[in-house]
Amino acid sequence: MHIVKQQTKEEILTTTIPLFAEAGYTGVSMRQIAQAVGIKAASLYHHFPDKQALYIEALALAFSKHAGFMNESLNLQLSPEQRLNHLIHQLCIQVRDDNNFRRLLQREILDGDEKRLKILANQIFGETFRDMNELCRELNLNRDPHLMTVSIFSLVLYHFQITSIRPFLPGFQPSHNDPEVVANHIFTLLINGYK
Amino acid sequence: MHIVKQQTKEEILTTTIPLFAEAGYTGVSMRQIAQAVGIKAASLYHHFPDKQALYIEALALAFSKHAGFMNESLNLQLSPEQRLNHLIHQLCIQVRDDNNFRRLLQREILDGDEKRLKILANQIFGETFRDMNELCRELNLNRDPHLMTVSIFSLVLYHFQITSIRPFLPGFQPSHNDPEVVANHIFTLLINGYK
DNA sequence: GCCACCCTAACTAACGTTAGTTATTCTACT
DNA sequence: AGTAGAATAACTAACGTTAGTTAGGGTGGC
Repeated sequence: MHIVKQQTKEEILTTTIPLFAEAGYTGVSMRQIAQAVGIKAASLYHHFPDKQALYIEALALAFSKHAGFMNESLNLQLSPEQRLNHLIHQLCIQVRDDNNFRRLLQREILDGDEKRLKILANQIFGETFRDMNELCRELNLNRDPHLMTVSIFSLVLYHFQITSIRPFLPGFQPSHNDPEVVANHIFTLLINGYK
Repeated sequence: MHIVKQQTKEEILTTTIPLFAEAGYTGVSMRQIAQAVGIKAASLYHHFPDKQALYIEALALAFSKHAGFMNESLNLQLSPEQRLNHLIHQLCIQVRDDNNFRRLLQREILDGDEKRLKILANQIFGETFRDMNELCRELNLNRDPHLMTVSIFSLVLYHFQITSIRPFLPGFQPSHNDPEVVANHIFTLLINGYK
């Protein structure tokens, strides 16, 4: 049996994810990756044909954990509003906690070519996005579901994506980094508007 | 008089902005910049001490145009709600039209060091953010103005920042790229909630 | 004649990648 | 069961290229 001797390969990927998240594709060299793993740069080519392949596999691994990250919320036996509330809370927690996911996503949106963006849209967000469209339809018929879904994602993701600069903006308070506080703000905003 | 002698320097900067916006700091070489301008790489060092200085000056120029980009809306003689509406429309149009601004902002949020982020927060967004906090206070006393301001920015900026991937998400329609359509969606969402 | 401007040429460092080698582990046949 | 041979995984050394940067020389306008 050839179960899998790919222990090193996985270690390379998990080690590489935070590096790419931090500095981006061109900002990380094969030698840096190798050093972080504890081997020489040339040895990386035993596991991956080239840098791009390594990057893409690292991406896939980093994103895969979030593939169905809210289906749980959406399939609960609750009212649509309660499901929305649960989902926003979950999303806030997950997005806040996974720096790598957040940064890699942002980098892909900036630099990803059409092929990679399609994979991201279909395999990672596709199902969730569709479910959220459905939820939006259940909540209200007069609003474009796509725009609503984008808005919900925007409110959560952007808030945490600008975590690095928010402390310097007027009115900042440490509680604004608390997923609970943010989620409540967003949910009530969606329900009532700013009133 | 040595008033306008810096014609080439400005040309370098304006030529460089879209390059950095497209490929990022490490993604653009001095030779590429030089070629785009029409000179040799070495000549760039007559105008800038090093690549970093060139980048920072290009950033400053790209952002400066948006420094007070909505004070107009905020100082109009209208009701708070009408001012908000006007502001969202203006913001949508500007953000949609200036690819470079959008991308450079996203890159700075990802890669900017504390010093650069502070400059961005204070000199570019500071005044506007403060005014928006004020507007939020006028609209409603029970909601955290900082969170509200962040949410408004999120709804507009994120929508257009993910323009590259939105076409691949379920329910997309070309009209979702129309600033007018998006602005109306966001404004009514803020006013009424999803209802 | 100076000074702003651009050039050619070159440097060092780092890049991604390949070649060739060695030790270790797995597999298979007698 | 023991051993030949393949596969695995790491290494050193070096490839050709490109990066940012520097030195020094030429030219045209005040």
